Formats: sequence, structure tokens, C-alpha cells
Amino acid sequence: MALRVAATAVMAARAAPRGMMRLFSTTSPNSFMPPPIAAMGNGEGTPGREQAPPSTNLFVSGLNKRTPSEKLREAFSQFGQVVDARVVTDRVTGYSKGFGFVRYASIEEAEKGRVGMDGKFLDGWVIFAEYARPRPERPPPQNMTNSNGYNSYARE
DNA sequence: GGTGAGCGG
Repeated sequence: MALRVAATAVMAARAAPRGMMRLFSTTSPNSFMPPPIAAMGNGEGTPGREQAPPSTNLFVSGLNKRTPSEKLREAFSQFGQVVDARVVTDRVTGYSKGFGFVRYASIEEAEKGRVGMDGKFLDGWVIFAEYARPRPERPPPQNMTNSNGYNSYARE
């Protein structure tokens, strides 16, 4: 379909006098329209699935539910200094949720640990390592005033 | 007891 349109346009251009070309293009004789793209979204409407920017914190998923935090640290320590490694467990049942977080001392180490552990096996399960999503330490400013009606923000 | 995509405390 596009070929037919292009061929027709080419034939028309070759048959048309030079004066007609000006009606189609003001500058370049071969460009029909300036690309109006690269302005809209890239087709992804799920911001949660997007990759996070590099940081020292790594999100590790696909873990075996019996894998403890020590095993996680042990596996990731061969790529850098692990400052913190924890497997997320349910607070009430204490059972592992199958994912965890690994924090390195530097982003360089985190990068090495990410590419070094992503897709690797750990306790028989293929794990996935990626940069952890930047989440606010403090809860989002829902209500800046406390029950007394005063501003309760006295820290940084 | 133990699910199999996900972003904790």
C-alpha cells in the first residue's frame, strides 16, 4: 500500500514541471513531510513496568522461597560490596515472597552485580536482578498537618 | 501449607 502511494508520488513528481514541485515541498525536493513523530508516548501506558534508573539498590525477583537473605548477600557479594541484602517476607506468616533487595556500596558495583546475577540460578530458580524502583522513604505528602492542626514536618 | 508476578521496612 505504501509502495503504491510512493510510486505514484514519484511518477507524479517526475512528470510534473519544476514549478509544481514547489507546491509539494518548500525546501528539499525529496522530503514530503517533516516527521511529526517523536512527540507522543512510546506506546507504554504502564509506568510500573518501566525500568528504574541506575542506583545502588537492586530489585531481585524470581527467588526461591526458601532462599534466605544471607544466601542472597552471599551470591551478590562476589560482584561488589553488599551493604544490605534482604528477602521480603510476609510480616504475618514470615514466608518469603520470592523477591528481595540488594544494596551495594556504589553504583558501579550495583551495575556489575546486576549484569552478573541477572538470569542466573540461585537455589534452582532463575532470578532477575534490576535496579530497584525509586520509592519515597517518607510517605507521600497526603496531609501536611497532624491531628493538632500543626505542621508536623520538622525533619529535613 | 505454600502460590510464581511483583518493588520492602
